Amino acid sequence: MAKLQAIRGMNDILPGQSLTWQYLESCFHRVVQRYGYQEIRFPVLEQTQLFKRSIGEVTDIVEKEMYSFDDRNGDNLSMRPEGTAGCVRAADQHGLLYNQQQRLWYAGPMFRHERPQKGRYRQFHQFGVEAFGMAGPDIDVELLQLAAQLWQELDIAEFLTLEINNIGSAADRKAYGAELTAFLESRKENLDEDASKRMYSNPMRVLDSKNPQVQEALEGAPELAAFVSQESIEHYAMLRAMLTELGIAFRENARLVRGLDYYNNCVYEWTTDTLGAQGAVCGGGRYDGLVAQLGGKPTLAAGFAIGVERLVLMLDSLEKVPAEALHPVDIYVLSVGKVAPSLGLQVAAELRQKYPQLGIVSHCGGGKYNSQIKKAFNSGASLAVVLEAGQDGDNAAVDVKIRRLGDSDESRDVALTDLTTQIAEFL
RNA sequence: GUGACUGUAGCUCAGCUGGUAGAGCCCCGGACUGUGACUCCGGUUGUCGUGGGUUCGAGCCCCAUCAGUCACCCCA
Repeated sequence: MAKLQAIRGMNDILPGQSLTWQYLESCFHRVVQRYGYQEIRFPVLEQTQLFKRSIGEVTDIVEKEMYSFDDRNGDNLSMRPEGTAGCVRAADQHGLLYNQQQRLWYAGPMFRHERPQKGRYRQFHQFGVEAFGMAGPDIDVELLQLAAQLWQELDIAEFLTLEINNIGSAADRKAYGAELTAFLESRKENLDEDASKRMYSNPMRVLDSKNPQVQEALEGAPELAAFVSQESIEHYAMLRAMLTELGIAFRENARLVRGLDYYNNCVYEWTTDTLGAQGAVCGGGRYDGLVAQLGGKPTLAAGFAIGVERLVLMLDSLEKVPAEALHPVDIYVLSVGKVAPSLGLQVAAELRQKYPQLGIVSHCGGGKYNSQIKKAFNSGASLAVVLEAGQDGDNAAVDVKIRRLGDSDESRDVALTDLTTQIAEFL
């Protein structure tokens, strides 16, 4: 029978990698906790409608990347392609948003049916942070400060660049879109099929066309900047000033347009050139219209999401995971000769009680000294405890040795009763 | 969704113009040593990604399919 394998683009995270993930997760937890953000958890499945109404009907994500299906009741459901929509739905459904401020975070798997490549997978993971009820730009800057802090803790700040842009309010973009549609209608005969369709559904996306003929037709098209409201301009100017005052470097990128429709005013991406084509590690911005769009009371909002796989790739290739985070075993207890069968387990238990923060493995399965000490080395432990006896079941006659592993061959004979205290000198 | 390249042992890979599948590492046992060494001896492992086709004969050629990698696109 043919072996079954994982679905394309969906990865197993094996023991060799999971330590890196844990390191990253603990770092993230530490930082959001220090900023006073609280965790929210929401389902992987939602009604398809939620994503259509938030992300936008004519975005790539909704048009061709969602895992959607009819469940047994005939409801059309989708696996979440991102976190913000579900977060907003959950927070609003439970009354967390009305007349309140919230600082929330989440983490978990997201699903998009794209062609996999480096840093892009069909099941991928995000850390997300969302803030509700604050006008900014102070909260926007706080979010960026939080991200910058995370890069510092991970020691990868020098490899990331913050790019920012102002895409104006929803009203600004609506006015601009109308103008752009009118302009495109005047050049109708020079547009390709794709552009002709989008000029009505989502005219701004025509600007991204790779077709040279379309690009030519865009000559002299109106520019978004001319439509951005004074209020939005001021918000953006303040944001830049605050970033400068806080020493958070950034680069303005007028072509930075996010692929999700709900963003407004300031949007940003942290990018790196260490990952190849998928250089965006973190992306976000304001989305003041989304809550109302989903049926809630108008609520100011901003947030970002981080791609965990991309961060893991960065940490690996830059070798930024501390060695101690990669060694789950500290002490390896082995028994040779005629040691009572339960002694190893008992000694390990005592060590665990005294040093609960350490990882302690008791060798199981027998074997000669050489094979056991070899397993001790291979476990990555820094110390081995060797129990050896010539006499059956006589614990008093057991020789106990603490042996430093790694490059050193330092060792010390100790009494069984002194082991847990003596070993402190080796830690 | 499009394109390019790639699929041979647990891992890394070799395998000539088509002629009965190999190496290293790892792992296990043993000798030696008696604190993972070295050396030596011995041992396990493959439907050559899958399914068709061409051929007397296919790991190698052809088609399809699945998967991986990278890029386009898009994004985290």
